[in-house]
Amino acid sequence: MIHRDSLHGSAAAAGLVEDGHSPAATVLQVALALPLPSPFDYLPPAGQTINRHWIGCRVEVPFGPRRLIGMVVGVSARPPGDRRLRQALRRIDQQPLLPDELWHTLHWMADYYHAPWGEVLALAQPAGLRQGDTPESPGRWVWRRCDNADHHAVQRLRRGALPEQLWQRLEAVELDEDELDTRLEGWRGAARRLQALGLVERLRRAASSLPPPQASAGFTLNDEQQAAVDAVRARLPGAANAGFQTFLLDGITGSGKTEVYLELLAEVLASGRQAVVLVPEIALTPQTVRRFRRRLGEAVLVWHSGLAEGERRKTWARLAAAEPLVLVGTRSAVLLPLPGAALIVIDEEHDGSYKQQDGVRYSARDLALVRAQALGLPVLLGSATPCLETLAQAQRGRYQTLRLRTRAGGARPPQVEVLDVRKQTLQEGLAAPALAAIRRTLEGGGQVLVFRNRRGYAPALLCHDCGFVAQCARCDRPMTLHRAPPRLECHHCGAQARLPAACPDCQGLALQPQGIGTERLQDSLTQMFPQYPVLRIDRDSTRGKDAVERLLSESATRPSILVGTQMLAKGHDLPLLQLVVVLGVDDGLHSIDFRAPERLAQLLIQVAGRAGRAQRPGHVLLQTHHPQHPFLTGLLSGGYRQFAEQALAERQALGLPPYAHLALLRAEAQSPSAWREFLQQARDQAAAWLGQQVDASAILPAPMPKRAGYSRGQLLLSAAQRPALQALLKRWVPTLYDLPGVRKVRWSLDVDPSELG
DNA sequence: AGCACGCCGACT
DNA sequence: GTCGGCGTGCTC
Repeated sequence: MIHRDSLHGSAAAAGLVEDGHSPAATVLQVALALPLPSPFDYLPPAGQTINRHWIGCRVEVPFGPRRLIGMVVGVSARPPGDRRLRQALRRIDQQPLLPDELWHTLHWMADYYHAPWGEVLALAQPAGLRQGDTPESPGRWVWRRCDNADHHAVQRLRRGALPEQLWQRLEAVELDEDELDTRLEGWRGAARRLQALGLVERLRRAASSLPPPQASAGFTLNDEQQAAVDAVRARLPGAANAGFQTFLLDGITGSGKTEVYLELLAEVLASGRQAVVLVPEIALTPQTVRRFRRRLGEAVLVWHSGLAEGERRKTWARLAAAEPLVLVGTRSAVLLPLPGAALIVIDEEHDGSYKQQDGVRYSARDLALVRAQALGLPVLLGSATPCLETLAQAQRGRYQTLRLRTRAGGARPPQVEVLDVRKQTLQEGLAAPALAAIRRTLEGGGQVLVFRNRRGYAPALLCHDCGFVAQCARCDRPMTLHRAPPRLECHHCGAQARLPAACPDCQGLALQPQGIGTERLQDSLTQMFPQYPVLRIDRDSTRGKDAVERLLSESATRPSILVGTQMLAKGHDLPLLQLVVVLGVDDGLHSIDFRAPERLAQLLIQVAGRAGRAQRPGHVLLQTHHPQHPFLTGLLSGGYRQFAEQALAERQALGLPPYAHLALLRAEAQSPSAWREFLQQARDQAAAWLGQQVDASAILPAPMPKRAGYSRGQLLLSAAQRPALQALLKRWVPTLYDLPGVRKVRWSLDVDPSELG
């Protein structure tokens, strides 16, 4: 997690213009969306003169044989060196495309993640803008009757046909296109007809002023919630004590964090300002959006990777025009223009999906803090299981902690129990006491969740005669057996293969599924409990829109069994859920990644929290072969809090984050020798700067040494102080582009990696 | 990233 | 004899 000191340092480095006193700028510095470290210099288009107001504007430039759109990131007086410069083709914007604060944040981002500025700038623009389109002007299109409409033409319209219907609707009013979309299907063609006849016209109007949200919809906050709202409210723009402050809303599952958000968001809208709510990828369900809309009305917009380009542009333009809106979105929503922002919320702040895992590997959570600071706003991090970095900051007093300790509706916390399965006969992965508990719960009218974080039928296919395991040739990992339809699938690269009829090695017929996945659990539970519905919730069973909801509503009101992966760990209300059985806990106990215990603890707490949301207390069974494992005993006796304390102490002792700062250089290539060579050159390059302040690891294969046909390796840098690491990276990373071995590898730098894999 | 230039195999 | 494989080099 980034903290304030480092921000100030970097903000100072954001001097974009070469020198304010240069008499006459003649050169444009243009950032292009290319994996190249520095901007390119151009002369202005013919007959135009340059001044500082070009900065932030897009230009079209010749680039080799191509024409590209780039952004002017600086202007300078003289071309550096004696190279002959080419001329930019045209200036696209007359004023900066992005609001000031976003511009500076993106600059900070390029600086901090050591990514090409052009790539970072491209991330903040919808595709159309990247290709040079003019942004939609703020406002909306409306249609209305022409003043001088020809009445004969009107009379010739066929009665009841669409053009005539539209004509009637436009009597004495103008209608905006969004309204027409909902009210009259096929209106567009009709409007064109009428327009051609000179009867109606299309006009641009100022941005719609949305109806203000309903006053609190009858929900009363409890004391803790109210205290949280008050604390944040005191920092909102307009308040006496307004300004940047990070709040940690540390609320157990079911304690009503969302109500706190909604209360604050309603206020933000009422004051005519904007807010962003970041949610994890899987949390942005129709159910979530409906909940926000119910309370906040039409001013709620969404943002996620599945959005159509048209929607994207519209939303971008409305935000850029400072319309009062609440934006609920996933990771990339943190890069939207927010000129009227009053509040940023990050729900489930510990969630791994806030870290981008390719391209510019940014942390949306960290960027949200950077933006909040730049905008002078409060930022609210919500979680029942805050990540260790966050807890460390809270302990140091950098974040203000707001606690929610009561479950809404008087529900009691679930009872968690470790179920020792050593020497027990397992029936399809389930121990007898677990099966008995499932039966009891169903017979008592409750719902059961069997949690297993592996989709498919079985994690491997094994030959019982010779030990052969079906592997993915491109990843060297066992392929997962699926039954519907029958196939082998590699969960790392997506490769699929037919099921072999006999063992490819020994021709034997003893191939058998090894281990248990959700598909298999569903099969066997259906057989064991034929009188109850058994539903499966995982990526395979929930293709298509609203599928999760559809499945859940099928079983929500009756005794049933849910089998699922982490998709089920959050979001949905399951009022009948009384028992959670967790399988595969042991898998998580032995991972080599230093963050694995934290991830597992968070997952277990989240899953456990699904049980007993209503009146009856929930029950959680953790099946394990390691009942005495300190991780489990600790989590059980002291909860997440105590786990976190222990884990932080360990991290400190081992010199790991948040007590150290990491950067990971990854490289992959067809052959291991290529990445070894590249990483060795990179390491040599850094050698002079390594020592007391920054350490470099050995060059090692990645934890997953082969993936999708590529051999992979990595080099880890670590430093006790962030500035030391940053200083090294600043000098080092630009040299990597020119290493002799660079052409033979795909490489990337990950600052603050969330996984070392 | 693209795109050109540049040297070695199977085809009209 | 050519079309085309992708190695490598460059783009202000």
